[in-house]
Amino acid sequence: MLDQKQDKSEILLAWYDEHARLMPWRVPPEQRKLGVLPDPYHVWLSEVMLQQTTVAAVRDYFVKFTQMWPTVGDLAAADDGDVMAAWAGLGYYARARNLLKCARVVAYDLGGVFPDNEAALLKLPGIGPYTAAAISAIAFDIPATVLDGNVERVMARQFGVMEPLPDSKEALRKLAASRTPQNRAGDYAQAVMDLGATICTPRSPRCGVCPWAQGCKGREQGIAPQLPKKRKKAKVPTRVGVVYVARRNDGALLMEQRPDKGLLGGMMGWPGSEWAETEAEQNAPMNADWRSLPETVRHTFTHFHLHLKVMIADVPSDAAPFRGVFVDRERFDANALPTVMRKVWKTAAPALVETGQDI
DNA sequence: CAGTCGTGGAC
DNA sequence: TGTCCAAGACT
Repeated sequence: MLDQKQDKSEILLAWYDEHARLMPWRVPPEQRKLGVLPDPYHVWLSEVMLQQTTVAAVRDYFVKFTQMWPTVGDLAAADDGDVMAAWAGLGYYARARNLLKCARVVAYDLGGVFPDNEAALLKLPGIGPYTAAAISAIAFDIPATVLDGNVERVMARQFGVMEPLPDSKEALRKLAASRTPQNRAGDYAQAVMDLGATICTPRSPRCGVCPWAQGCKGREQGIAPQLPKKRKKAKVPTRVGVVYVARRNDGALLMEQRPDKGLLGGMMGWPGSEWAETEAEQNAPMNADWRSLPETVRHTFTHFHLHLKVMIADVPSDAAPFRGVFVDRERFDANALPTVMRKVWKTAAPALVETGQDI
């Protein structure tokens, strides 16, 4: 009789052959079986974009990036500001900075060739345990165990793991490794993640159509939807701040590039106060007749809610700000801003139009 | 190791 | 509306 591991992986691969989802960065299983592998640059780019981010959110960004920068060499040669602007809205901006660092290492130190093994990939900026395994398996068909949120959930249910995350992470990794086959490594990695994304979902898992329903402990015990267990997280505090939108006579807008490290690092934004849990200090970036807007901009980050008071002003053409730079109206692009800064613009722009001169 | 780091969609 | 969550990495 066939051993259990081969049985399980073959069942999942057969399911994947029928249900693989089409994605711009993916080579479908029928082509992979013929020996066609994806461009490692595409695999790397997509996997970095997919970190803590949904497929739906990534798709258009991936297409845009590969059109603007078709090779890792093109990306390495890009201006930092252009890359950050292209990434704007996707979130977790440290990923974009590490993306550029990694592209430059690969292009200038590695001859434009991505490493094919996990250990070498792990040394590159922005590539951690998951992404190293994913690139190794998907781009090169080298057996590697991917452990993302999907795989953790699938394994916790398959084996009935009751220990909560993150304590159970290493146990789940071993269980996942126990099912990783030696052949079709890339298809298997994508298959087990597709299974988690479409069948073994966080809520209301579709056990009735699951190719791995047979022998699933979570299903047998009727506790699949409750797995994996997780330690409770502290509830998020609310912070407050003030942002200042100054428009010059010629339409130029006062903006500021945020420091590389920290929240929204390296992104352009409106100057303003620190964001703290206590009332923010009023430190305007220049002397002007500031008017406060009645609406508060609300935005939620991973670990805090933010309420922003918006101040606006029309300022003369010879105005000298304490900090920030005036960006010409033709060069201003709200889409190059992180979402919270876009929300501020959406609130401030109509008020500026009402009272201002030409815009 | 526990905190930090975005955003939008689903329920 | 609030909560959870998504193909995690870095410090």
